[in-house]
Amino acid sequence: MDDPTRMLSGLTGLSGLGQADVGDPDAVRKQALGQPQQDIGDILQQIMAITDESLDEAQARKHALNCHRMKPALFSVLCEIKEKTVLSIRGVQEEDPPDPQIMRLDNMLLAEGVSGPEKGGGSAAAAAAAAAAGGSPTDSSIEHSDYRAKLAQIRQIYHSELEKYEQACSEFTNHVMNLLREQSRTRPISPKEIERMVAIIHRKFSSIQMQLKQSTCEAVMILRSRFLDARRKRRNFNKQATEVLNEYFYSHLSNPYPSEEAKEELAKKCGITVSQVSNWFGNKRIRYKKNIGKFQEEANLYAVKTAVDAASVSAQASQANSPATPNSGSPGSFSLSHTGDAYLGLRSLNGEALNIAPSLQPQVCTEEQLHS
DNA sequence: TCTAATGATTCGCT
DNA sequence: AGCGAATCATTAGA
Repeated sequence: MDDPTRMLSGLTGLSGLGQADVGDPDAVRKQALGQPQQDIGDILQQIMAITDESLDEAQARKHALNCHRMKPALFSVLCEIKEKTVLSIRGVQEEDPPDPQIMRLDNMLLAEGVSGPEKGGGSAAAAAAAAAAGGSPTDSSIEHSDYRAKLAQIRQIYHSELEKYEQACSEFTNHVMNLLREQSRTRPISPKEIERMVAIIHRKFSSIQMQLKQSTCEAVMILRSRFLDARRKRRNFNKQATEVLNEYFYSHLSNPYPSEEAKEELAKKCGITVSQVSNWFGNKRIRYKKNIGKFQEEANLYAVKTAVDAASVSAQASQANSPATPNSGSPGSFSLSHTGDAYLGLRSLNGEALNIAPSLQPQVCTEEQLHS
C-alpha cells in the first residue's frame, strides 16, 4: 500500500482499453494483462512530475491529462482502490447518531422558548418563577415582562448567531466541495468521498453549534436563577407582621415551635406564606440562641406588650364576670398565658424588674431550655 | 459606602 | 419532615 506503482501493477496496459470498457474496472483489469506497461507508468510519471513544473506547464500538463482518453478509466480505478483502502479505514464510524448533548441542549432551548415557535414559552417560566418566589401580582407582572424582554433578547442573539453559523457552514462546505470537484480532475476523488468530507465538515461545525447552544443555555439559566432565587428579591416583612411573629415567639419562648395550625394562622395574620413563617422562626430561634443578650430588650418589650394585652383581656373578662381564659388573646396576639412556666427574670427596658403576675408573664428561657 | 439586620437557601442530622 | 447551623443575597440605616 506504500508503493503506488505496486498497487497499480494490476492495471498495466490501460491504454489498450476501448472507451466502452472505461466505466467497468473489472473489464479494465481483465483486459489489462498483456498490454504495454509503460502507458500507465508514463501517466504516473507525468502525475508525479506535475509538482516540479511551473504553473503554466502544470496547467498545460493537467489539461493534457484531463483530455487523455484513459483518464476516466484510470480515475475510476484509482477511486475504487482508494475506497477500498483509505476510506474504508477512515469511515468506520461514519453513521454518527445525533449527539445526546446537542439533543439535551435542543430540548432545553425548546422548553425555555429560545428555539422553536415564538410564543409564551418564556412567560410560563416567568410565571413559575414569580409563583415560586411568592411575589405580589404587581411585582410579578413587572418582573414577568422584564424576564420576557431578556429572554427575547437571548432568543434574538441566538437566532442571529445560528444564522451566521449556518451561513458560514454552508459557505465553507461549498468552498470545500468546489475545491474537491476541481481537484477531482487531477486526483481520484469520488463523489462519495466528497460527501464524506462534507459530513466531516458538518461534524466539525457542530461543535461550534454546540458551543453556541451551550452558552445560550447558560444565559437562560442565569436569567432564570435571577428570577427564581427568592434571595435576590427579598423584601422585609412589614412592621405589623414582624410584631405578630415576635409576639408569638416571645410569648412561647419556652417552646418557640408553632404547630402547623399556628403557623397557618400566623401566616394569615402576617400576609405571608407558611414556609416564610417557618423560615422566620428558624432564623429567630437560632439568632436568639446565639445572642440572648442582644435580644433581651426585645424580649422584655414584647413581654410587656403581651402582659398588657393579657391584663386588658383579663380585666374585660372579670368585668363580664367570667373567668379569664388562657390562650384567648386579643386580635394580633397569641397564647397570652402559660400556666406552670417559671419566671426567668423579666426586666423593663431600663433594667428594672417588672411587677407582672407570673401567670401573665411570658417566659424568657435560657439557652439550655431552647436546646432542650 | 459600610455594616448590621434579615429573609431565604442549603446541608447534615435525627 | 423538621430542625439547627452556616451561608448567601438583599435591605435599610448610619
